[in-house]
Amino acid sequence: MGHADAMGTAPAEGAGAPAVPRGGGLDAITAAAREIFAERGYHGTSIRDIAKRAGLSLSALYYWHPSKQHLLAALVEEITHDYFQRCDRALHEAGEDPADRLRALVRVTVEYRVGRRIESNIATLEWRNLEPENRDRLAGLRRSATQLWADLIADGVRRGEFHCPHPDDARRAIVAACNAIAQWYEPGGDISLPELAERYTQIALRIVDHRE
Amino acid sequence: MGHADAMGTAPAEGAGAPAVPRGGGLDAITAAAREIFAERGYHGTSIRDIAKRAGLSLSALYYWHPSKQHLLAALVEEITHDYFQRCDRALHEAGEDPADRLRALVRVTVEYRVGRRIESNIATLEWRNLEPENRDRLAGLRRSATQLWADLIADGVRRGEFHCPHPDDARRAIVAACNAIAQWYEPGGDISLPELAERYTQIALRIVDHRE
Amino acid sequence: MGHADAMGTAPAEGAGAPAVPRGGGLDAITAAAREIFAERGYHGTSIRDIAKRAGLSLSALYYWHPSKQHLLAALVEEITHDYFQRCDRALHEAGEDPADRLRALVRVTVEYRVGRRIESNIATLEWRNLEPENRDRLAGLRRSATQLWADLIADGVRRGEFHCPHPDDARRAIVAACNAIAQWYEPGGDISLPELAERYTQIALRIVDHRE
Amino acid sequence: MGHADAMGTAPAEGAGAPAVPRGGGLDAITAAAREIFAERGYHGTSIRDIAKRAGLSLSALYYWHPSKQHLLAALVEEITHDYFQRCDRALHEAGEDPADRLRALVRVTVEYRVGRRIESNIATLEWRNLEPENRDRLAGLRRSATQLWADLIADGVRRGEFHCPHPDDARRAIVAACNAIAQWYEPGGDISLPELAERYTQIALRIVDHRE
DNA sequence: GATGAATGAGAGTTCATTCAT
DNA sequence: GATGAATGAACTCTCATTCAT
Repeated sequence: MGHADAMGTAPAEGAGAPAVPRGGGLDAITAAAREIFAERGYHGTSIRDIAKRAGLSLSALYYWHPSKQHLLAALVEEITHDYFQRCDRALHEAGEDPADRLRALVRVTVEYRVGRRIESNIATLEWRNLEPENRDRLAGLRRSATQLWADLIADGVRRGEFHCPHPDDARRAIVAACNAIAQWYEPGGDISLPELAERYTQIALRIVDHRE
Repeated sequence: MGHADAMGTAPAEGAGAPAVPRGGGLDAITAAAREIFAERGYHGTSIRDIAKRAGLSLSALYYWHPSKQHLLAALVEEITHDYFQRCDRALHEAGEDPADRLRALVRVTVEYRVGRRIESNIATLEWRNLEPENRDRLAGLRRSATQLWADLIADGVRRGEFHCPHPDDARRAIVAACNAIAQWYEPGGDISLPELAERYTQIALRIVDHRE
Repeated sequence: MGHADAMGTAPAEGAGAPAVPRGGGLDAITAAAREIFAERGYHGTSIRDIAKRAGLSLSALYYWHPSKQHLLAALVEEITHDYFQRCDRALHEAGEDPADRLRALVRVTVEYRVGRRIESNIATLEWRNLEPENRDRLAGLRRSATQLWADLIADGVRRGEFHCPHPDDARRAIVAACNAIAQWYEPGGDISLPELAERYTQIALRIVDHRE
Repeated sequence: MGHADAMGTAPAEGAGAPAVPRGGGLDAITAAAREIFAERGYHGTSIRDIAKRAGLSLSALYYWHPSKQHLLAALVEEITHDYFQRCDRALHEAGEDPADRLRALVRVTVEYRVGRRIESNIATLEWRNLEPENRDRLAGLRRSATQLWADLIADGVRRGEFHCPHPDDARRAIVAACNAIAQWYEPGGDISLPELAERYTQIALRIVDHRE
């Protein structure tokens, strides 16, 4: 592993810099893979394309990652971790109130789907292209994220603030709605991110039938 | 193009029907392609795999379809048409009332996502693997389906039955929630199809903030 | 398998025929592989070289053999079978007398090492490059051939015709001497095959200390 | 060339000594190369494997040897020299009598094939993977070793002690038998080295038809 | 005396596709 | 209505090797 940790924060590429982020092969590769996997999907992407966009030779890629699959796994891992941590943090900052917690979770999710739109699509669409070993390793994290939503909604129902008769379906509906943003949202659109978060917060609250 | 027409003859198999072919070569190919595209995605599928599962030779496949891309396009076309027609029919059978119309559209969509689960996932996930020519040809149909939802909701708002402040987001949320069913639903689960449709109808009505 | 059987008798290529035996890809591939594996060894041989010498495309090779390893295994299998059968036949034609039987076995072995010199070297040198699965499958045949020698010598000792105190070492020495022929023998040399067989027969009889 | 001389410093490890290095980098590399070349053959071995087993970086290897081929050549050279010198020394210690001289040569050869079994196999099997330049350089030494046998046997025949009608074939048979030991001998077997040498001495004397 | 990062060539293998039958 | 044999391009991956440090 080891390598996987090195990723995470995308390189802070200055304006006017070359198309490819400098500062070491690994970052360039990670960035290139992210873009091309998102554009064409895992199987539609050739490792040559990635190397080319990274401005490196084909073999340099293999210096950092032992296989194409490992490259995907590292990418998905980073994304999944990052999303989960943001959720966790947001919930800690939110208070006890279920509505506030739901607002926090929707907001962080919408922000992620917009701000890390490309990554979101990778984690969603390429999940099935992970080999079982990698998928299993990450499945726990995924389940944990799901559980955050589930616990929150259950709490709201218990307290009599939410009135949805089928919490699981409510949860799935909210999450699906938020996730879908990454598919239709065009960066540079005319709708601001806070505004978008607010709209989906309202939708989520309606889905759980929130009454104060 | 001649071949494209052949798709129309695809078996209108009822929900729960076996995915295995019974007719001639074309049906076998279509069925096999459907399964394997769904399992592994377009680029993850080799035309040899399809032929093998269809129990035919590789060349037989080329008798029916001039290319792998054409096979995908035929599949997606059939699915998109089928879904749109069911929507259209359902709306004609529903009355004028926006809530009734929304119920009808949700119901038909949920039923489709469950009954033609595999096909739904293909149409959703493999859309991006259509070559521009094919994508353009089908884009109109897709837009029409979207328009059905949009018109219906706009009408509900105009009549004062729906109170959602952002009809586009409501629409996207509803559609995303329904579509997601195809991803998590396990055939043979403990929840009946009518029940599922009813739940999502309620969710949709809450999303548009329906008040009678 | 299936394919493996098709090999065996080298194509009867007429004088003036093209360098590569015609009459189907499999024969051409087999012949080419035989030559190049013998020249450069398994790992020193590229599958492209084989295809080139066979006058076929690289992929044609994969139509007949699923892998390079399979090609080697098929080759070694044919050779091992062929040699064993010749030994078996020769022993059936020889009488009961151990010396006669030893003569027969030496003769057939010398003839094989000379007549199928290339093949002999492949079976000997590339044995270790067989994957365990293939090696195990053929190991029985190899042991059977060894056993032919062992039984014969044991019989000679029992009858008091051979007087070697260490039959296993005698056997190994004889076999090693015969096998080595394939390494130094130059086709078109000045020593006839029957003469060579006769010489090695005498050597073998001396090794087992034959006294009439 | 400078590097080539470094070989001379290879550890003169006694029989049964561990194959694992203790000294500096060069010894580690030499030991690792010896093992892996023997296991998988020259072309089957990657220079990375060698470095890894030596516990060194890939580049360290290039500090000591300018190429993979040079590494092989150094190995084969050391082995060939060592064997020849032992033969030469043994013959000097033996007297004038051809039978004694044959005994000495067989003994030293058997001891070498057993005590430096791995090296013996490398020198035998990887000879063909030497580039012409290296092969030519070592060919003389090989011929000299052959000549030791040839002279000895010719002398025995001349003196009327050996009665083999075809001295060349006798020589080849003896050498082949001795060399083969390296292939079947299992270290730690139940037969002692002196005993083995004695057996092969007897076989050799029978092959040349020694009569006192 | 040794390393980490990189490279270009080539490895075995699979791909979608074709064509004569 | 279908097949067996073949192809060329592309695939993922490994190779021996280099070079700045």
